[in-house]
Parts: sequence; C-alpha cells; structure tokens
Amino acid sequence: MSSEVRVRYAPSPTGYPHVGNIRTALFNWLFARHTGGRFILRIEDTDIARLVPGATEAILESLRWLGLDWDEGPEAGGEYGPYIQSQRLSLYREVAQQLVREGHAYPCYCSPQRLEEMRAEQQRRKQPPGYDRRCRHLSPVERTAAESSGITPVIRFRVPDEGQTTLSDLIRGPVTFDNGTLDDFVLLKSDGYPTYHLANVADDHAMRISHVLRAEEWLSSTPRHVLLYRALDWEPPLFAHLPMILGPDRSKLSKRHGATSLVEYREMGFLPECMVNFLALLGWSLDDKTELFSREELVGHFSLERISKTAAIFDREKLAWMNGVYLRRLSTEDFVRLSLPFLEKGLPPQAARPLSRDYVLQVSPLIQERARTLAEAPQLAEFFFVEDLAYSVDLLCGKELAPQSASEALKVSLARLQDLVPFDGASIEGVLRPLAAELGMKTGALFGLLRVATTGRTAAPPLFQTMAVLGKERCLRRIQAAIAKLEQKQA
RNA sequence: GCCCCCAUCGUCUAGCGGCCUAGGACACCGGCCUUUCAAGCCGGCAAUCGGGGGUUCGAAUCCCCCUGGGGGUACCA
Repeated sequence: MSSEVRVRYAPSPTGYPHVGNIRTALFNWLFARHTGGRFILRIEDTDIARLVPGATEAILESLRWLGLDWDEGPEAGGEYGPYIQSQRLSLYREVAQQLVREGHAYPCYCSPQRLEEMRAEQQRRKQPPGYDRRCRHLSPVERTAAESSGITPVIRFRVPDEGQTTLSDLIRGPVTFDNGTLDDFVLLKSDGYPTYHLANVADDHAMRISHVLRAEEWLSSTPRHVLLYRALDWEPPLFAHLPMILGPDRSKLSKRHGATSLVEYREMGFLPECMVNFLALLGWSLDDKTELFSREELVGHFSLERISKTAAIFDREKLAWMNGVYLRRLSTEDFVRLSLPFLEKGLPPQAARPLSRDYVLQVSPLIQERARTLAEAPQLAEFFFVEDLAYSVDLLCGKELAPQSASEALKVSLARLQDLVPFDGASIEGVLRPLAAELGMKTGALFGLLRVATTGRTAAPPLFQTMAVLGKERCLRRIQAAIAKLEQKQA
C-alpha cells in the first residue's frame, strides 16, 4: 500500500463555482503540491436535472485562472480515468449490484409520492424524517408483484440497525454517529445514475484517493460513506472537513449573496495571485502576522494542522485592500497589460479606440497606486481619455475663491503656460509655484483651481505630472474652457 | 424536531496552562508627509476571550452544562 498523497477536487457542474468551492480546490491543490502528491480533478455530473450548461467549462476556467493545475482529470487524462462520472456509470452499477448480492443493499419500489406522504406524516408526528424501510421487508409475494409492475426500483443501502459509526476527522478529531439516526439512503437512482454517496465512494476508492478534503457540509454524510467502505471491504481515505465560508448574513454561500462566482471576481478586476493569497487565509494561517504570501510560500508552508475549525465570512473590503497591494506591486508594464482590457471596456465611447498603448503607459503610473481593482482604472483615468470635461463651475471657485479672482488666476496661468517648452512636470512646477506667490495665492488654492480646470475633479493624481501627460494643447484648451465657464457664471 | 460541527475585536485571525493588563490585519477615527486624492509612516478606537459551573497554585487555553451560530436531515451535490 502506497503512502502517496492523492487528493481530488470533485465539483458538480450545477452552477458556476463560488469562492467556497474554489477554496476547497485550493486547499487540495496546496496539500498536493506541499506533499509532492497528485491533485486530481473529477467532475461529478450525476444529477442530470440540475446540470447547468457551461458549468464544467467555468470550473476548469476558474482553476486555470488561479493557476491550480491538475495532474489527472478532464483534459489532463490519467491512468484512473475517465474523470467524468457520467462516463463511469457501469462501475457504479456493478458496485451497487455487488452490494445487493451481498445483502448490504436492496431494491426499493416506493414511489416519490409515497415517500412524500411518508415524510409529511413524519413531520406531522414530529418524528425524524427518513425512509421507513418498507421495501427492506418485502415478502416474496410482494417482491414478485413489485418486480412485475414495471417500476424501476432505486437501490438503497441497508444501514445497520444497531451500533455506532465513528470517523476520525483530521481537523475535528473523532466524530461518532448512532447508526439509528441514519436512514437507508439511495445508492442508485431509478434513472440509472448513482447518488453522490455511491459515486463518490466508488471513485475515491478506484482512484486511490488518500485524503478527502471537502467542506464541512459533508461531515454529516461521512458515516454513510464509512459504512459503505466497510460493506465493500475497502479501506477508507483519511477525511478532513474544511470550515465553511459563509455569506455576510452567516448563511451558506449562494447566489443571494451577490457576486460570489469566481469568474465574477476576475471581471471585477481582482488578480488571481491575490485571490489565491486571500482564499488561503480563509481557514488557514501560518502565524500571528504574515498575510502576504506568494504561491510558492503558500505551497511551502501549507499544512492540515493549521486549518481552523471555524466558519469564515468572506470580507470583500479586506480582499479589495489586498488586491490594491498586489496591484501596486506590479511593474508598470504588467499593470498596463492587465488594465488595458478594463480601459477598453470601461472608458466612455467617445474615447478613441483602440487605446494607444503608449499613452496608457504614461497614464498608468498615475493611477496604479490609486486603484484597488482593475475595474476602477477607467473611472480613475477617464479625464485622460475624453475631450470634454463635464463639471460644475462651483468646483472651480470652491469656498474661498471668488469667480472673478479664479478667472484671473486662470488667465495668468494660461499666459505663462502658453510658451512653456518643454511641457514636463518639473517645468510646469517651475512656472506655477512662483506664480502662486506672485498672485498672492496659497499654492494649494492655485493648484486646486488648475486641477479642476484640467481634470474636472478635486481629487486626481499629482497636478504637474497629470498636466504633462495630458499635453500642453489639451491643458490650454481646458483652462480656456474653465475661464469661459466662470465668465458665463458671472454674466 | 432529530443528528453533527463550531464559539477570541464589526470582519479575517494569533493563542494549543503561566510569555495575555489577549497580538496582527481589514474597516473606522486622528496625526505626519503633502498641491488634492491615493500610498506610506505614527497613534487611537475596538474582544469582561458567548454565559455558568468545575479541574488547577494558575485557564482564552482542560472538563461539564447552558446559550448562540452553522451544517445535515432528498431518487441534490
């Protein structure tokens, strides 16, 4: 028996993977990479009714985006394939038949209606819901009748009436369940597809999975799985149930919580390196201070021992902060490359397309340290790309400046700037700083005025650099426009 | 209802019997820097360690009860 670590991420394509799903994938991946084991991807598409078109592709896409490469699975292949459960149906049927043969399972002919009535009755009597095991005790006559009725039965597992089942969870320690609280769950559905319980156990065994790292929501079904392994005489893998990631309302993550699918985070301008870093810290930590980890550091430090037991709420504010850190660490070239698509998409239509890469290269240093996500880039940089600025005249005057004096200051600035060559940051500063004194204005007041005139806002990147990037012609035009605005107001 | 898990600042967390008058981070509030914003730096606010019993010379750390939260309870995964 080999001690090689083989872990798997086994999503079902019933929706686009959200951060909780992907965090599970990440922990499996980290554990595999840390131990030098194998990371396997298996698609659990056994629920045809809930199958969502494109979901499988979204899963692969999410993993690829984060750089979580799989050693075996769809596209990668592997010696234990196929890795898509709908292509392994004969295996599950064989296992189910074996279980029936050996008396661990039995066919059940109960109709969905009967089950529903049974549950309603149980609820009315305030009794624990669960299959009443009617078909477990069919007389030979009843059985023959059921078989000839044309109903396709489901196969149910025969849970032992007595005893307890204990599993030793790597994170939570021993967990014990009374078998009496478990009902005879379905293994094979009437459509011939296996349930999660059967397929999961059969595949984990067939694929030689050594550790099952999955979300805590699975903890209560684990005794069923342990019972299955036992009935099959298979050695179960080691289990580690990961703490859940909850929405802001403390409930299980769902569409209700807004943007939760990973693909959406990419669209919102988060960097994959940041997502990996942030997700790793949801339920795992190294020490009392380290928060920023490269992928390599994560792989190097990751361990099951340091996974916490408590559910975590996904804090988007902190994610945004961390993304800002990652954004600022980027080289200008990388920032340009990554923000370009967001600018193309987010800038108003009047900005000339395609964007000049050269120009974006000049603008980028001015917005890079102000952005928390790439999607903020268009907003931050808009005035660099459009011709006409729309802003209120009141912005020019502010609280202290009279329209008259604002207008005069702008006229003098205009005259001084007109002949300025070269029009770079240092030269602009060389002209404007003395000018403030000359006009008897505080530097802040004059610079603020010019900032509004040239950018249309009170908060913008440093003025001189900004003006230099905008270019002389455009700055002069904008100052003239501002003067016009002021005169119009006074009239 | 029943079963299972969990419980430290608003949030993510450190803490695995004495280093804790509980540390870090986000957010928030000040200050510095500064032409605005952002970044950066400094400082502050913020957890009677959910409550109550034990054990111990000593408990956030161990045990029990309660409460609270979460998950499960499908021919879903």
